[in-house]
Amino acid sequence: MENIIQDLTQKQKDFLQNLQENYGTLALPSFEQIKNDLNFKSKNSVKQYMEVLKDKKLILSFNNNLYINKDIFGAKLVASYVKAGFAAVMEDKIEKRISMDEILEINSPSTFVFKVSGDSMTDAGILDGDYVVIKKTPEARINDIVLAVIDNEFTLKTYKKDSKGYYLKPENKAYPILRPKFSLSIFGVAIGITRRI
Amino acid sequence: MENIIQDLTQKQKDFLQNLQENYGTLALPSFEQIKNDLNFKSKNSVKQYMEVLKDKKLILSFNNNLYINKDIFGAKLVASYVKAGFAAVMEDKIEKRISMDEILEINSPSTFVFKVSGDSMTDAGILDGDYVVIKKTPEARINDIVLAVIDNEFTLKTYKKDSKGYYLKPENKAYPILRPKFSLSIFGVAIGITRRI
DNA sequence: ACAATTTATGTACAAACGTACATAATATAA
DNA sequence: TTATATTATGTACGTTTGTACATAAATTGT
Repeated sequence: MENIIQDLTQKQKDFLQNLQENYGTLALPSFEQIKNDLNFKSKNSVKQYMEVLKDKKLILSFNNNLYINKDIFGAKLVASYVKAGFAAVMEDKIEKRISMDEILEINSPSTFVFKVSGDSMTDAGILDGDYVVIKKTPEARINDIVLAVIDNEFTLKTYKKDSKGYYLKPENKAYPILRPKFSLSIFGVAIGITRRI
Repeated sequence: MENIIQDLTQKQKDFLQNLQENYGTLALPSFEQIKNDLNFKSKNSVKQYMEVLKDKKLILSFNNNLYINKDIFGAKLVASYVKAGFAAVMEDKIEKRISMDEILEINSPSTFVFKVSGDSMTDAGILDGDYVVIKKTPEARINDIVLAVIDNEFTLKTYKKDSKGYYLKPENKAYPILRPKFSLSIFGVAIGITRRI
């Protein structure tokens, strides 16, 4: 993807960048409007650029609307094996663009997010203030991290079972395990976390 | 937002849901195409629904393209104080829809992501396999978690300084601190992490 | 059962759309 | 300098667009 952009002419690069700055990930407006926004005097100028960019798959069409190929956007996933090398080399090792919203299935109707308070899960790498992504489901497997309702109280813990039955385990030695007095149900299962530092 | 949807008629709700399922967050196609996709026989049916939904701000217009109001999409941030309550109550406590890509500034050109390997940062809640979001900048403050190049080798550590100079500190007691033999530079600063469980 | 409202269909039209074609201006290469 | 390719502008046209208006069918409330 990066290299496809390389062999554009400078004017084509500028054009593409202007599209990005003006319209981002939204659908592109009419050629007439692009003409005005990018200060051309004929919408055919726009058309000619579009032809090139469509050929190179930098502009894609959905539902008769044109979009900038979103692979151009987004954070660049650098190869995980980058443990040695030079900073200059790094940009060559870009694997692909990624979206955290996709990884965490944020746009699924069954996905809920809540903010963690407390340090009962720090040993699982879940800290106070983290966003926890929960997939709503009444079923969980043993050892899943779940958002559970235990005795009418919500809590995020690891789902466990022993001879005495199901219980919830904090991932922090300072906290005791929780056994339900009268009820334990699963709101959903943790499928990911996000932390803003 | 939720309540606005409540006082739609059932047919209007169905219509909106069909739009979501067919077009997601993309720009809506022409009324003619929607007519076909949703099996109407006149595009005026589509127009009449659109009028209502635009009035209620459930459909928005950008660049002469129509979009479903994205607040309808996305994960629902549940109030962080949800520590006690009933599952039924939970859906009422939805604060807003959020995007992890926005929180982590994924679409900024200076944002890089890489996958963590190793357990040298577990005490900071950064585990093997996590995605670390790095904002590329040559400057960092003491105690920032940084992606640094130390003696030509990339590593993710906490940026520290003492009387002997700058050094890198793993957040895991099992690892020793790293002092540069001949060079230490900052590739960028960690601004967030994402973990897929 | 009837009235009122909502939902659905049909037709007609001006404005906006993308495209084709012709041509001029500019930049690049030999 | 001259030839070639790229970039820019202009015009003309058939198609598609959203909208207005009229009307029919279905649903809802009383």
